[in-house]
Amino acid sequence: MKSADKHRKIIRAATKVFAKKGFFNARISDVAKEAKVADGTIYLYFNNKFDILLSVFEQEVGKLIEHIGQLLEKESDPQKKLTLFVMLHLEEMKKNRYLAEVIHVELRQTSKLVKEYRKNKFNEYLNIISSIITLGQETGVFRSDIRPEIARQLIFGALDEISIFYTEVSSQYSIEEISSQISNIMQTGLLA
Amino acid sequence: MKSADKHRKIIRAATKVFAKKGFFNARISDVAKEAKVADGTIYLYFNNKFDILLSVFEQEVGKLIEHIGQLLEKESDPQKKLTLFVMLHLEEMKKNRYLAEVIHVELRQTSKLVKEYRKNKFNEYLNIISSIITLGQETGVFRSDIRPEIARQLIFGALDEISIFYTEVSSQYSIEEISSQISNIMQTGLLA
Amino acid sequence: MKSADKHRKIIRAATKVFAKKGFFNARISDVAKEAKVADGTIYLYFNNKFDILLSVFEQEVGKLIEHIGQLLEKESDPQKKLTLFVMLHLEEMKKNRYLAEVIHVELRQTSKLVKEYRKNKFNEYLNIISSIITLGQETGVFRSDIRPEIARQLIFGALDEISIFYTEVSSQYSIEEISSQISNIMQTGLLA
Amino acid sequence: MKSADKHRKIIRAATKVFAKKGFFNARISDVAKEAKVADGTIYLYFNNKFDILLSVFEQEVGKLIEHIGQLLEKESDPQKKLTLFVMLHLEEMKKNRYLAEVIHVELRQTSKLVKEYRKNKFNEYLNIISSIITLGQETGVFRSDIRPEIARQLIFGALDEISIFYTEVSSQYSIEEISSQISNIMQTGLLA
DNA sequence: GATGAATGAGTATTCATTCAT
DNA sequence: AATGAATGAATACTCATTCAT
Repeated sequence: MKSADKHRKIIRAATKVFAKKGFFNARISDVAKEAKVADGTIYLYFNNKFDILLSVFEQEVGKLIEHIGQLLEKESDPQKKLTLFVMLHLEEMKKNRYLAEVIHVELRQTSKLVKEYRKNKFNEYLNIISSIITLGQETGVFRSDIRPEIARQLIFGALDEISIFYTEVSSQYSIEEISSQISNIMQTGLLA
Repeated sequence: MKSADKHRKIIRAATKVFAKKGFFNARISDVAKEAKVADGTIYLYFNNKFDILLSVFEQEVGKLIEHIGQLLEKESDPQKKLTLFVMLHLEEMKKNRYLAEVIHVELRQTSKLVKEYRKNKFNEYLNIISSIITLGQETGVFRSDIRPEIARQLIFGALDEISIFYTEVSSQYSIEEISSQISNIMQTGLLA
Repeated sequence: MKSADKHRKIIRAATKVFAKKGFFNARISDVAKEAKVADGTIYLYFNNKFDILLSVFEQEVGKLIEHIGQLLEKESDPQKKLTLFVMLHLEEMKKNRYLAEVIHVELRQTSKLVKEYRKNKFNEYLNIISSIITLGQETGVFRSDIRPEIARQLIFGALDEISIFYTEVSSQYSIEEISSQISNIMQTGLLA
Repeated sequence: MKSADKHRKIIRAATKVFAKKGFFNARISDVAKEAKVADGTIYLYFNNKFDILLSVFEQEVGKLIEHIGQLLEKESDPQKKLTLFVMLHLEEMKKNRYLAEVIHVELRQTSKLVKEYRKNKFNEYLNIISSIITLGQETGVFRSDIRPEIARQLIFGALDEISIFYTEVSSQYSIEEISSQISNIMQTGLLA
């Protein structure tokens, strides 16, 4: 039986290889070698190279949604919820640096190729953000003149850029400090 | 000059083709056809395919820096400077949608491949942002506990994500409204 | 016996699959599925893919030789014998259309690859024809200036081409009419 | 400019390679090497491997039709016309043995794959035969109870089989003798 | 300078065959 | 004996790059 275990192993290997070389520069044989399977084995689990990339998003972003979603439920205050989300996202990206790079680089490629995709799994992730904004607006904590979709896009863009920048200059700043700065800028602004 | 003219023509064509198909899916012959030159001609002006992409950044981002830099000089108030930068960036990205897409998608690929690159021409662009922050901190307008590099990255990430999102849902919001929302969030925060 | 039974089942399946897709386009897994066995099982009965094709000829042509040989024995007149052979060959090819196609298409491929092969089992079949010619010459019914080997090849070529053509336009002509026309041309000629 | 000369050179090479190894066993690089061009060059002239095979038929059979057609025009007697056709076909197949093998083996594969194909260029060739039969029937030389399409198929099958058999045992019989025997069987029959 | 035909290295994918269960 | 997941060799085709004209 084709094991779910091997499926995961290949996804994991692909995430690493795609992060290091980029999707287009990565060879199937690189992924196979990293996963310690034969080239042909990959095609027992995936239709083609691109399907592997889509599955990376599907599976890894799915796990993100579940994990972060659960932790956010415990918090009801919108302001604290947003601060928590920022913290969790950066934490997860730090833990899974390969995924961070694949999201940062390949997700954008992919979005172009599969216009609908981003509107599926990844959109679900982005909607965690907009729902926090909406909640805050409903409870009067956040300004009601801000468009949740714009804020969502803005926050994701900021976080994504930071998550890569952060890993590149990782020793300088603690994750708490960066999270705090981002939340501060977003919530109370830059003004003195 | 004839030569510089053709150089620009190829850059322009490449920007369009790379934006539409992505760097890896674009063929040299696509660029050649778009620029209305023979395939071989391209190699009289560029060393290889990747060199074209680097030149796109070099030239187009160079023009951005010059253009936006000049306009920013006329403004001395840091707060207004930042608001103006946000506005100008979005405006330019709207005018040159192909460049916006290439920056959004290919710049990230490229950054990985040429680690030093971003520290050159594009870094110069990003530093426009951090210098505004620093100026604001020096004049006491902006909080001094914000790291200019973090703010820079955050602002670019937000703007870049919005500039693509904006063009996808372009009819809904005016550029002024979006600019205003971004500046608001950044400067006075989300809080009511 | 269980084993010989499965051997036959695979041959039968292979004949059908090879006829439909052609030997090179057919996959072992196609044959396995058609025979309702696992891919690996096939290798318990055959050495490799090509061996299956050879076995198709070996077994199916063997059955032909036996069947047609027996019926021909009952007839002693060379002229009637030849007429009967034409009829029987077309009849068998009509009954087993898959075999007809495999002989028509794959036998020729195979003959090239295994030069000696045709001189074995299939040659035996062809020699049924030449022996009828020789008999006819000995009894003075057929002209003695005809080379039996040439006549043999000519008759097989004609029959084989007709047997495929026949199935493609099957509704138009009855098998008796076609047999009669062929025997007529061969024996009394086209002349009025 | 893509030269017609190189197109022909590749066709010629492919005919030889396909004849020797068979279409499926032949590699594009074999054809390229035989034609003394690079692998990629082949794709400047043909869409894919199969397209080369179709072009072989298209071009070589086209030449056959033209050549044989011209010579047949000079003869008006149906009986002599048929005898001449048999002779010319065998002569051409002897001259271009590679084509003979490709027709003998690959045409049958191909007919299966491209049902309509045979009804185009090759059908035109086969119709030379049936038109001779029809002519003979109209002038009362040939029996009117013979179906031209059946006779056509029969004659082609016979000739094709003989043309391969002939080259395999070439030293034994002269082409005139074989032609004469075939024409004899076809026209005056086997009967003494 | 300009061209575009020619090159050939590079790789995703297939599928006959094997072998642990 | 039977299975079917795993293997990895094999190859059609692409496309960046070159160079003779």
